[in-house]
Amino acid sequence: MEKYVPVLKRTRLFSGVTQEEISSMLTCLGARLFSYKKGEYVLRQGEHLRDIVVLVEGRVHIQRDDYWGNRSILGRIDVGEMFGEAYVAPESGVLLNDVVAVEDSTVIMFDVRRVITTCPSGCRFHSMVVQNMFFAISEKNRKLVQKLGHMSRRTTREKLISYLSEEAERHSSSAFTIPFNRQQLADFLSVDRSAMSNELCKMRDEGLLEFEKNNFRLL
Amino acid sequence: MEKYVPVLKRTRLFSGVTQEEISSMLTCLGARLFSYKKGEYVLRQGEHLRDIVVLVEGRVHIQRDDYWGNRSILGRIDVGEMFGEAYVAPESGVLLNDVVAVEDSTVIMFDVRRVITTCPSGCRFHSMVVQNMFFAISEKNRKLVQKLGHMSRRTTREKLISYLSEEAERHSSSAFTIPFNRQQLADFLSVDRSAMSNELCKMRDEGLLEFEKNNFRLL
DNA sequence: ACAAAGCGGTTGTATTTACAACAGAAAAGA
DNA sequence: TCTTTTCTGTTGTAAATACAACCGCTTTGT
Repeated sequence: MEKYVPVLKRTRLFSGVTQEEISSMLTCLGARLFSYKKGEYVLRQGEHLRDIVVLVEGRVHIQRDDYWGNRSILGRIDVGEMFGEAYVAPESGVLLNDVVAVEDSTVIMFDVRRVITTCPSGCRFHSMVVQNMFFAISEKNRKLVQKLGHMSRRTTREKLISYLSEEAERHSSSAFTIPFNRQQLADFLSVDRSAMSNELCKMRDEGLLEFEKNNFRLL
Repeated sequence: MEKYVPVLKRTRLFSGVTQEEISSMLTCLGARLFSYKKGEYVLRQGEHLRDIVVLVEGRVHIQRDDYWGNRSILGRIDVGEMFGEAYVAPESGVLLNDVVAVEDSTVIMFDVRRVITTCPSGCRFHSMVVQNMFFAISEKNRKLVQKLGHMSRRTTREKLISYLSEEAERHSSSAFTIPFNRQQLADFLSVDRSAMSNELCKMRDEGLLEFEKNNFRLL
């Protein structure tokens, strides 16, 4: 677990905390390490979760397959980001989504109750972690709203423009690489893959953008 | 402001805190009272927000009008619920949505920094408020994901079923009243009003549900 | 009481999407 | 290297949607 302390230091959750301090907090926070192969489920719909999970290696998707087999990708988690924070409340019930490794991945799970409750003894920087946790969870909140903004667009084209514009802004560049292949992007925007592929090519032909594989450039 | 202490007591934020304790915390938390007439803006897109806002009277909508005039209702806030918690982080930037009173409404604003930082002197129950805040913000998170679930449905009918099913479950009854008129419901689900109205009537004719005004019953 | 505004339902048409099926290119695996 | 699988783009058709326009009813405000 010590191996990943440098990764943890760069996360939002441990922002402003030194590696030594993180090391000494691991036990206090009930940290446990788990690894998953590509395609494996980290968490499953219906399970109970009593942990905050930080991804320290790989990439996972938060997704859900409905009754008819339609897959929705609700979000992607990159190294250093966390998930499960929506279930910190005792009465929050079971997980509504699956979490799946899209690459070989490693996570560290922290006991929720130990994270949000400052312990009386030691752990001088625990209160900073509590505050970081606030900021992280509220940032996640804004991201969800942003995604709702994409989803509330009526047409596939509008959804694409909404999403790609955000990515361009996030990268501070009109050229960027997206972390999805076509099927995943379609699942993320909740549209049909072939229809989206079609629309993408139309937009390219109209001179709105260029792309090659996952590399895009808005014009 | 004292007038609303009983209302605050029943909110998620002050769960487990007595009225006397709330009264004594108001100053500590930098509470301020504001009232709005139906239709007035509580907050506007582009503004900076440094407060947690609790609705103590009326009802407000979190919404956004895009470049073309399409309105999206991202969420509704009822008495006792809070909003603005997505902007607690110092670097969270400006508001991305409008907050509009859909009835005459009254809110109490609390200084963010004072809420999430326990003060060294007095305020014995402040730490409980911090924990409540965690639970509330994480619950909001789940709600957003739930809404994403509705939005990710492909057709108007599926969106309606997804939304109405959730409402039925929330009310623990197949009969319930929704807090939207037709136009608002359409804005909430990001579909065309007339198309939705049409679909709703089709579903009624097929015997899937009954409705009269805002009262629905699933069959 | 009356006029004006808002609400809910209906219809027709042009547009857009979902779905299925297929083909070539690229990637993965044996 | 060869085979298999995955990925991406393309096309055609049936289905669903957006949009505009209209009507009757209810609510609001004067």
